[in-house]
Amino acid sequence: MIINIDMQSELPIYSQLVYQIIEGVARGELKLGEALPSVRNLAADIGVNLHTVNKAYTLLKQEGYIQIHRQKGVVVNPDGMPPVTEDFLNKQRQDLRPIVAEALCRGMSKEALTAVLADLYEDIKAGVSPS
Amino acid sequence: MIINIDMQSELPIYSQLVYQIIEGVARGELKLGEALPSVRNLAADIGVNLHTVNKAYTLLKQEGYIQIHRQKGVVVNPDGMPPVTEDFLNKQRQDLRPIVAEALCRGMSKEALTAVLADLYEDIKAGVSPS
DNA sequence: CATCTGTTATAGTTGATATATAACAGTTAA
DNA sequence: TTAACTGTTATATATCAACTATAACAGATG
Repeated sequence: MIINIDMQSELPIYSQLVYQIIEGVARGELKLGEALPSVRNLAADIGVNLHTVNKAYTLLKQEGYIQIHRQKGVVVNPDGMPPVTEDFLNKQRQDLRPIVAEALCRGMSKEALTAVLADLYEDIKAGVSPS
Repeated sequence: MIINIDMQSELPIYSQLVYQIIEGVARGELKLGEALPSVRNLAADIGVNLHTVNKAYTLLKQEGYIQIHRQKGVVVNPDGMPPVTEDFLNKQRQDLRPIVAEALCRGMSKEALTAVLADLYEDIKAGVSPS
């Protein structure tokens, strides 16, 4: 899987890693149980420190996306992805809130906004890369 | 309008200010042309430094949400809110992308996700506060 | 035994965030 | 005119997150 880090982004590198790995699973590019590069290899590949990759992996593990075996390395959770919990939905609403407020403020209709979301959903599912 | 700052949040204070003012306009609590508190007054009210408020106001001005007159103070843009531009839609998709990927990853259906968004849209429009 | 895992520890740099204080130019009202 | 208010700018400082560099450890693999 190809990881693409934007060093000029305001998003931390470890966050970009977390999102891209999640998106890799979302579009089926990464399959359940599939091995991920070791912290040192991935760090060398994208030209960052091993701790930065380790932080991303640790976060992904905490949320249940991956498993970390001291011997085998890192794999996408073979037991499946974490479920849609109440906490997840609350966090999701919290993340969506400013985006919705901004759209509402600029006069975007509910239909236009949900259409953008639905398009994005299909795009990611179909493996369309970010523009 | 009531501003509520969470000092424990990972979001910078100035970002919280920006979002809450935008949301105030979105739910009609702040009307076009309405005056906002001076940087010093708002800073004193919420117990932060005047520069923090000034940073929020400067960002809101850059995006066209407010106008700043050296004499009259700060007002919600009386000429209306900024339009839905191509740049805005691109940024919107960029912001939505990780949220959609996470939902997709956890097996949330497109209908469930758009329903959350639609509910949120109506909530904000109706003036429901964040949980 | 050498090499690969993840993990932990320590130390340092950088940049964003936020504060404190002060001053300036312009407007408004007493 | 004077006093009190606007936004604006400047300087200095403190704090914290993000990131890097380096090193070492325990365990598994070949």
